[in-house]
Amino acid sequence: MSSKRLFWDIYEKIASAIQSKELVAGQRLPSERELAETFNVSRPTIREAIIALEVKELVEVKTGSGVYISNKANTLCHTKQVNPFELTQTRALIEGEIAACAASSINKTELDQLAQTLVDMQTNSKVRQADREFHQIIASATHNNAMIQAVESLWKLRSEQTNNTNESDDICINEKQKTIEEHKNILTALKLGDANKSRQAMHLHFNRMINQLFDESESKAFEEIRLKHSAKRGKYSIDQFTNRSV
Amino acid sequence: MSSKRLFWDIYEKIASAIQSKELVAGQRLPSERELAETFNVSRPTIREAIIALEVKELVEVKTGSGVYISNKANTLCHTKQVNPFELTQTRALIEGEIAACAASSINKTELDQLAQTLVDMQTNSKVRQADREFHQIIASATHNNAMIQAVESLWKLRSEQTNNTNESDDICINEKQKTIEEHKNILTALKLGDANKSRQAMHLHFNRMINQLFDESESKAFEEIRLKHSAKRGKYSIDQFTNRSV
DNA sequence: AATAATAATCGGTAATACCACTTTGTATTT
DNA sequence: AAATACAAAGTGGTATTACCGATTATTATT
Repeated sequence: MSSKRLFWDIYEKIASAIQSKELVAGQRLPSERELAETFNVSRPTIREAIIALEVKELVEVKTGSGVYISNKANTLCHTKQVNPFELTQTRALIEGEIAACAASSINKTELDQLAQTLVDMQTNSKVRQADREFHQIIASATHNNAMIQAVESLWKLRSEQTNNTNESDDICINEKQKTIEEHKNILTALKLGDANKSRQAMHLHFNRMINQLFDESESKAFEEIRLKHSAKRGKYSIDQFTNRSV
Repeated sequence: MSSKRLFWDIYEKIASAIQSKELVAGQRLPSERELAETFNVSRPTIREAIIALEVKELVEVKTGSGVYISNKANTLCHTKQVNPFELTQTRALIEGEIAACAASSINKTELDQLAQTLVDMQTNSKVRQADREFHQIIASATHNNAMIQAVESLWKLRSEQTNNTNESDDICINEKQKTIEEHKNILTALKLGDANKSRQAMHLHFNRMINQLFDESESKAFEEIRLKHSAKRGKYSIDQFTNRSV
């Protein structure tokens, strides 16, 4: 089945041409009629591809004039790869601060919701979803929409990177008990309204995940990869951010 | 001039219908031919609108069957408003951690680039751009793509919110000297490789901006708005996050 | 009642025509 | 010769029609 629609092919060809700098910002695309002939498709198909490009903000359409490469096309195409270590470290720092912030603004309803996610996780139904909800509820508890968005964008980043979804997802599921215990510690700190303890508990949670990522890599990967990762272990440690004086 | 293309109208009507829960996830849209008749446009126009919806991942198209509301449509539509205070507080916490992280990984090239932005700012050419570059260079200095993305997503969030671009942009420009001085302090701390001082300097930078946002609001707005914001001043303070013990 | 053949419906693509707008080149005017 | 006005060509915007393949619902068959 599948059979992607034709315009996606055209879309990808033009998009990759932009990405590879064959088409520069500000440059005008050939007319729809020319493109139709070039790709051996009809004009409506070309139009659909252009609309897809426009929605993705890679091009700008000017009536009567033509289609032009957007000036932000380069930055948008430039969605760099993010490895699991980078992502986890970033989540640690950001969600650590969010936990500290939430400690003083979380209410009883949200505390109850957090407790519920622990139950959900224990009963083995949708472990992954319960994990995600836990972190999102804490973000919501800051009552700051920008922080909520920040957490969501990191989660989105995770799902966009196909290479790390499996790895880090496995960690949550395989080490369910550890995850639950750490979540419980975070919840306890939040209940106390203690910003520092909340941050610390959150850091411990992610720190364990990072170390586990290394361990899994080491046990699975070849020797050379193991060495490479071991060298990086220091780089991605977050210990230095957890304990600090004024 | 202008005259947005027709399909954007259709797109917005359907998108808002999804947002307002008139259309639920999994539900099937009327056929393209029906929609064309309903909206009094041609089928190609409907198709273009649907493609825009598909690119935005609000719907999924299944050949021979129909167009269905995506299950993640609700979360995607749910781009809440973010006020300047929320955004600035969030940037403070995240970029504070990023500065602390960058302190140990920044190299000479990046330090030079930061110094250059200070010069650019002083010479009055593109103050806003120099400000943005300053913060992005620091993010890059972490050498962590996830952190770079996080900062960029916050900047994107800022430009999406039409209401706060003016306000916070003005602050950067009107108080150029203060901004430059604070940037200089951050740069100094980074040069020393001192994570805590870097974080602290970054927090001071944003803290001043938050207070200034309040002052501007107070001087401009009506009395009732002033009272409302004064009540929030405590909520958005980041003092509690700057100074902390283990 | 279960299954297979069939008809209706849906999206996918193509071809064509006409409109409004922009651009550009030419011709007119100064 | 330069500036302006205008006309023609080109471009995207929209509509119409047609036909195809895939899916779904219906019907006929077993």
